[in-house]
Parts: sequence; structure tokens; C-alpha cells
Amino acid sequence: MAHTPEDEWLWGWDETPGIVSVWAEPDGRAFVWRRIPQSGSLVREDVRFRPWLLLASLEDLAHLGARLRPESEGPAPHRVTWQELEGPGALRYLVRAEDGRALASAVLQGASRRLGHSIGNLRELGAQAVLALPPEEQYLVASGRTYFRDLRFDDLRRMQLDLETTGLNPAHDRIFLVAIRDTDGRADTLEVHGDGDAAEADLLQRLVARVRAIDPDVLENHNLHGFDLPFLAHRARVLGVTLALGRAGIPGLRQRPAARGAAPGRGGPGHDAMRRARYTVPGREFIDTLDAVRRHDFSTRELPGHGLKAVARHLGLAGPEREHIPGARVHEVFGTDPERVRRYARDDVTEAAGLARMLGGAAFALARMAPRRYERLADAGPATGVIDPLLVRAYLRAGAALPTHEPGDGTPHSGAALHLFATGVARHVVKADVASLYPSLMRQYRIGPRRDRLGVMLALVDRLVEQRLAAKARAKAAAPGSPERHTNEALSAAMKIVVNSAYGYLGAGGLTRFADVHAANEVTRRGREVLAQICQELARRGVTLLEADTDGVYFSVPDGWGEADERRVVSEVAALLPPKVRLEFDGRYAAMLSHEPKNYALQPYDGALILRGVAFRSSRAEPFGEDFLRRALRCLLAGDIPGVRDIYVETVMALRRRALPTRSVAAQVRLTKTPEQYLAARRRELPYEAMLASGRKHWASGEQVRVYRAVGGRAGLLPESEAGENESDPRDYDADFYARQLRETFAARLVRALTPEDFAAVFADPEQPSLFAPSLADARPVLTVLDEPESEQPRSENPWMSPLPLGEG
DNA sequence: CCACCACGGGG
DNA sequence: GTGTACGTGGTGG
Repeated sequence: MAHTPEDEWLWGWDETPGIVSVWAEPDGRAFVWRRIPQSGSLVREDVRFRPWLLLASLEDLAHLGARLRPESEGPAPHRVTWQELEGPGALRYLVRAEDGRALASAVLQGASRRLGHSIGNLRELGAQAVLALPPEEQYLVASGRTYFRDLRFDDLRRMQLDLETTGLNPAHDRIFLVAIRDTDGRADTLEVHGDGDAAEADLLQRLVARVRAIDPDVLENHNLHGFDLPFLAHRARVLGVTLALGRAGIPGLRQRPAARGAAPGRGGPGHDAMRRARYTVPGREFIDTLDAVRRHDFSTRELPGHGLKAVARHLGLAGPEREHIPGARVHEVFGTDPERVRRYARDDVTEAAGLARMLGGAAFALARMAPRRYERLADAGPATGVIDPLLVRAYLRAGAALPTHEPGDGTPHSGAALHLFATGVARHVVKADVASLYPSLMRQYRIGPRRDRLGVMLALVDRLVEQRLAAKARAKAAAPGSPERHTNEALSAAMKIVVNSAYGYLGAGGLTRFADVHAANEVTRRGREVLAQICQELARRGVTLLEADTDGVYFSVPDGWGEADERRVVSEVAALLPPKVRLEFDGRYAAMLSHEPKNYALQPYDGALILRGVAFRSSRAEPFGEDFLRRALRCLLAGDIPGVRDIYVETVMALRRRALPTRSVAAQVRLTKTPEQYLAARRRELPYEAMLASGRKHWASGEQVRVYRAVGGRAGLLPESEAGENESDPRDYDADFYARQLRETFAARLVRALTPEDFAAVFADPEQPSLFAPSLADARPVLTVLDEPESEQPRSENPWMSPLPLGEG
């Protein structure tokens, strides 16, 4: 197969198929596990590679004398070779040796002598002076190999495991059950036999034996890196059990530097043992579905939370028979009804497996491109984690010197445009947006990093955009649910991640090797220009603009227009734009409540209400308010204002009669202070007051409880009950407090939709009738077109995408 | 209104 | 590999 350099930049150049794991040691040994695509069998190749570094200068190696020689004279035992790369980059000497440790120590020795003090680590020399990749990446970059060539996601042998523990703190709590799901999808549990260290140690040994027997390529779970692995490592250490989970090398887990998105290591007692840790073993890849969930939600922003159960339910992965047990009660239930805990734990691993397949394909596909381990690509940020390795490999393949990180010249990074044209309720709403706006602008106007003199970034974006279209077409042609469709959808998702972060890479001044704030600003400037043109041209065609943000616009069309008319205006405007900037019809809705910039509710012509923005999707809102808001919005967007009034009255009266369960007003919180710490702090906080008021004098930091405001200003503690159990509900919440909250916090979000008079009438206290209550029969939701549209350049949500502030106004 | 603290995920 | 995250909500002064 003929490769162009550009193909090699994206996919590597070595066609070895089926690599499922790579492990390399600094001494130049590499182990490569491959699944033979035809038979599915596993082979291990032991190979040697020449460890390498990039240096800005050979000065620190001069002390080697004759042991330092040009690469052109060929490698020789105990010699360091060097090669000068061409072009202007600062990192211009490629130095190699048989053993990476000897190479590194030669550099460190020279640097220590030069600087007059001891240097222990190459990092201390700074990114300006040296580029030293982990051994696996040195191997992959140099060999042009990548993971998973010719493999489909479903050819991977994946296993899931999930610990059930007596609590969250491995210093005090124990593992009493482990659910596992094998590569054929069979879920099973392993359990302790008895109490004490010996029983738990025996469980861990059986777990290790099962993993070795099943011999998966990948181990998966939700929050694997934040909970299961650190917990397991801690218990194994305490109990003296060796975790021989790898396929080679010294048994035991190894740590790699904590990655972005690792468990947020919270200080305080009980959490130290669980602080940021990412474990790794030779031959298998640890994949955390929480990383995939975060990556997914970053673009869709539609998930209610990132917990396993919530995500599984939202994505339709949870079965109707799904067993639920509140976390704090799992161990206790195990004592009375162990079969229930087994079902629960098996459901957990089954959901984790489903989630891994549904959202994990992107990381799988990234591993076919970038020269890094699969597990590293699963939690990598796209800019430094994916694009930079691609650029490094491309430059080295071309024999070109690499630039290094440069601080910005002080130019601020300007952002996208955001315009709010109208607030309130609009009917017949259309959304149009530009597919991949920033990459399209980069391609259209050839905007790339100034120092990328080989043009690798734009070449990658060009190819990714084109090949993504091909992958989407292949996915569409394959049978729903088939491995081919899944693999191509995953490829498309991965390509989207890379393409969309190319702009973020440009703008991350000082953080990325080729960052170029001027280029990034040129992209956003063109973006604002395009968005303004789209708005102008739409308005000229008789629609009412509602909101425009970055790359998309919501507008309302006149009564009597049909979908064909809506599509026609979009394509008319699309035809006026530059060829690579494709404006698309993205959806149509019966009605929209425009509340504030980026905060709105959409009612599709059929289907469930869509809520966007913090005003409508507060994760911590009490259930009764959330429920009220959804029902009220549904009526409002149907134009039924008396219906909104009815729902309000009904909710207020239900609160006052205490017809709503306490659970619906309670908030779930975590206790982070011990009783001693709380009493010493002398600062009253509802959750702790609730504990004390209910007679609880002892609790552990980390315990989760549900609390609420009870009558008489007391703090109430809601006993953790299981689904269906209601007899313990005290129903002593402060109804007036929650009625006030209903009006001030939840009803307030409808303020833009009504005239002040109607708003007052709809949300008047049902038990204090006013002298003249206006009839709501003729009331209609209102839309207010702003004379001066609210416009700004918002900060991006993601610090990676746009790390700098508001800029020009 | 401001300062401060806690949340996210796992049992 | 990046970040004493980041954005937000609640509480007490």
C-alpha cells in the first residue's frame, strides 16, 4: 500500500495488525501483545528498540568523548549516537543508545557538571532543553506502530470488575465482594468467606487468579482509577497480597503520573489513601468508563450526572429489573439478603460493560492513530494528549527539528460570539448550525500554527475531516448494532475529538508545543464574522432571531411556514458562505423559552422537553422543584398559562399539606467533617445539625446523608431508606420555606415568559387571594425582542479550549 | 454583597 | 503530564 507522508502522520506506517497492548522498559526491551485477527489468539513478541531523546544541545553529552558518535556511523555497544534534525526547531538533536537509563544518566551527568549541582531527573532540565517520552511512546513513535490495526472494538477481550466494600476508606474498610464479568459477558461474584484479614486476602487472591484465567486485554469499570484500583492496591498492601494482574514483568501494580481527570484527591482524613493515582500493569489496559463519560458529556452536555446508574439509565442501558441498593447500605444488606447484593453487583459490571462499549469506542479509535497506550488515550486531554504526540511523530518521521513550548507574546486570546436577540417564549423554532466551524475555518483560510512549517496540523485536520465523512458513510451502510457500525461510529467520534481540539491546541498559549494565539484569534475572528453574516442573512429573510452562540443560531419563523420553508432559508443562507463552511439545518421545535444566554428550554414537536444551561439543569436542585419546572415548562411552551397556574397551586398546596414525600425536598450531601471537627468549628451547618438533632453523635467523614429543613427551623435527617420503603418518612419539613423556594428559585425561571401582571397572577399565593384576581384565560406567553441584543465573547467552558479571558468587547 | 467552603465519583 | 482544576451553589457574617 502506498503511503503519503500525510497518511503516515495520521496512522503511523508499520502495518503490524492486532496490537492490543505494549509495554516497554527503559532498557530497550519492548513487549508487544497481539491478537491475531483471523483466529483471535494472543501472541507476545519480545523486541528491542533503541531508546531516544531529543535535546536542544549536545553540550551535556560532550563528556562522553569518543563514546558519542554520529548516527551515520551506525550504532555500537555502549555508544550514544546523535543525529541533527533539519530545520529551525529548538529540539534538534536526536540522541539514541541501547539503554535509555544509560542515555539519561549520561545527560544528567553532563548537566549536573555544567550547572554545578546534581540533577536527578530529565524533567528538571525543562521542556526547552529535552523531550523524553515514556518508553512505550518512544517505541511507538520510532516504530510507526499503533494499537488495534485491523481489529474491531468487539475483537478486544474486555473484562469488568467492581468491588463491593464496607465503606469508602481503604484504611478502615474492607472488600467483601467482587463482581466480575468475563470476556463472553458472563457476570459472576467472588465473596469473602468469613471476617478478618485472612478472609479478605483470600478473596483478593481468588480475584487475581480469575483475572489471570480470563486473561483479558482490557479491564474496565466506572471510576476504576478513582476507586477500585486504589482501594484494591491499598488493601493488597495492608494484607500482603501481591496483585499479579499483569501479563509480564514483576507482579504488582505500577503507578504512572496522575493524569487529568484522575480521582479528585480531596484532602482531609480518610482521603489521603485514595489520592490521585493511576495504576498500570504490563500487558493489560485499565479503562475507566468515567473518563469516557466525561469526554462524551463535554460535547453533548446532556447527562444528568456522571454516576454509573444515572448515565446507564439516561443512555438506555439499564434493564427494567435493575437492582438498586444505596451505597451506604450495601454491606448491611449483604448480611440479610446476600443474593440481592449479588444481583446488584452483577448489574453494575453489566452496565459498566455496556457503557464502555457505547462510549469507549472513541479512545479505541484514537489508539489506532496516536503513538500512545490505549489506556493513556482513554484519559488524555485531546490537545497535549493526542495532537501533540501526532505532531511529534510526524516531525521525527520527516527528520525535522521540533519547536518547543514558547510563552505567548502577551496577546490575549479572543473568544467566540454570543448574541441574545430575544427572551421569552417563541413558537416555530429552528436551529441551524455550522458543522465543525473552527476546523472548517482553519481549512478554508489555511490557518495553522506559524511554527508548524511542515503543515502537519492542517494536513491532519484535512484528512480527519475527509476520512470522518467516509467513516460515517461506512457506519451508516453497516447493520445497526454490528461491530462494523460500532467501529466506524467510534472512528468518527475519535476524529471529531481530534478535529475539534485542533483549535484549542492553537489557543493554549504556552501549554502546547505549536500554540499560536494569533492563529487562534484569526479563527475566532472569522467565526464571529461568519456567525454575524448568518444572522444578518436569516433576518433579511423574515425570521425572528432568538439566540446565536459560536457556530449556531436559534430563530423563529412566521406562522404558516412549514419545514420545507425552514429548510429553504437555511440552504439559501448556506449558499452564501465559503465552500468549506457548511451551515446545516439542525432541528425544529414547537416552542422555545429563551431565558438568558445559553439558558433555554426547547419543546420538540414530539418528544421530551430539552433543558439547557445552569438555570434549568441545576444538578443539586431538590426533586420537587425540578419536577415542578418540567411540568410548568411543558404547559408554558404549549401556551397553556392557566395550566402553569394549576401546577403551581397544586405544588404549593401539596407542600403545605405535606403530601410530597420528604425525599422530594431533601438534598443529598456528604459529611466531610468529623463530629470533633464540626463542634470545634463553631459554625452551624444544616447537615451536621441534622445529624446531631436526630441523636447521631458519631459519623465518619465521607458519609452521605439526605437532609432538609424541618419545621421550627430545625434540621431534619432523612433516614436512608430503600426503594419502596416509605414508612419511615417523618413529613415534618418546613412547608413555607419550600413554598418560598418554589416561587423564588424555580418559578423565577419563567419570568421572561409572562407579562409582570400575568407573572404575579400565576404565582400568587393560593391561600392569600388578592382583591382582584385577573383571569388567566386569555393570557399568552410573551416574547421580548431586545432593542440592543446582548452580545459578548464568553469564556469557553473548557480551560483547554480557551484558557484566556474575555478579550475584546 | 462578599468570603469561604464544598461538590463532582466510588461503598 | 501539565493546572493549589473549574464553575457553581449554599451559608454565615
